[in-house]
Amino acid sequence: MSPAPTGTRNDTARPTTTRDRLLSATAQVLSAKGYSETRLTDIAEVAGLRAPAVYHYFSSREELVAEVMTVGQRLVREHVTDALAALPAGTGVVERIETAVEAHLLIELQLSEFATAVTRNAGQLPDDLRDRVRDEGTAYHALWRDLLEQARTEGLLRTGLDPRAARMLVIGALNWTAEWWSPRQSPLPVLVRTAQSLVSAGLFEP
Amino acid sequence: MSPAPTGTRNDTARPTTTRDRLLSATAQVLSAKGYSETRLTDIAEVAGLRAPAVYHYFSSREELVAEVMTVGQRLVREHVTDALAALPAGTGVVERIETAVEAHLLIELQLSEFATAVTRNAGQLPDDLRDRVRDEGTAYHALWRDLLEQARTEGLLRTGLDPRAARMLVIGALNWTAEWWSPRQSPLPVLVRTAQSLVSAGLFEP
DNA sequence: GTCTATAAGTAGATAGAC
DNA sequence: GTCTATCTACTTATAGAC
Repeated sequence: MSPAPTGTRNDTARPTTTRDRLLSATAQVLSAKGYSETRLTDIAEVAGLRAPAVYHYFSSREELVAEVMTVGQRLVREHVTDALAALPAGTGVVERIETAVEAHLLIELQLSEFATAVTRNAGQLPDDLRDRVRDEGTAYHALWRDLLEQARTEGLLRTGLDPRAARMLVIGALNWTAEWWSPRQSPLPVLVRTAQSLVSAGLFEP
Repeated sequence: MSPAPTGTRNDTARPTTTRDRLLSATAQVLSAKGYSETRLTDIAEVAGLRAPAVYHYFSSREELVAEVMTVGQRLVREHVTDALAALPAGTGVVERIETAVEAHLLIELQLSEFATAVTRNAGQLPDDLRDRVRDEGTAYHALWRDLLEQARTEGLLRTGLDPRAARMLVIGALNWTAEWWSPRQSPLPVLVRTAQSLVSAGLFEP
């Protein structure tokens, strides 16, 4: 497994090794064109190589895509986890969820092409690849499940919400932003505030 | 353009013509495997034919996929429009939006494989195909924009929400259900009620 | 209308030179 | 480590029989 990308969007900007450059190039092409249109030739070209050179670093196209997806999912989870950890001890669950919403949107839309690649392509992978990426995704969902469970325990969750459905609807709203958001139509802070407001009011008792 | 599919999931159940059977088969394969893994051979097999027979009805794979996507997007819009039209005159905007939420989820998850195909694959299409499907999608978003604009005009919309971002987050939450929902994990009515509750509380003043 | 046979094109992967 | 050249497999699409 490679060292984590730098964490500025541009994980593609100043890659050190050729291997990392290939991973970044793959994330970039996956984000822009989707799994079906992602050719090894395109990846190699973005990385400044010819296709056969890829095989010096990865045993197959599948290995390359799998690593990008795993890294991307891990980046999302780590970024959200770190943001929560940075909150003062005793921060309430409402603010914690708003922090998670912001962190998810930032990593997905601004900080990492790897994260975008995961969101846009996880559902399109062939079964074997999807299986290989699943564990990281499960861990991320567990993070949200814990947040909602905490809210429920404290009696803050609105009644009539199925916890699992509510969690998936919220994550879905956030993930779908990768399909439509562009900085030219609405600034990211506007989106973040709207998402925080929508999620808070939707989940919590007034 | 073919006659609309029957509107029970399955549009694939009792198709009359071979052409309709091909469209249904395409919707089914697209929903299950995604655009990248949808082969003409798979489609033909589901329809009970060999691949070359497809060319008797469609000039290319692209034509076939394009028609499925257009039909699917139209079905979603018509189903939601019809559900709204069936409400008594003077029904308030809150209930109208809850009706739209339910109609969207029903057509997408239960009534039409065509609708699922659109939601899961619209973002993965090559550019030329995406352009051809765009108009129907725009019309559907206009429907939601009008609903939210009506809420805003009546002073029901919570402050701090960007209308466009809020609309896309809501539609995104609904669309993403196609990626995760299965009837075995939570019954559809549970999902519908949770989504209605989340959206209503998220959008409207208490 | 649907088939078998096959052409034409493209993508992933390998061989071997440098 | 990266290249050119090539192989193999697969997919769309066409030709022509029935």
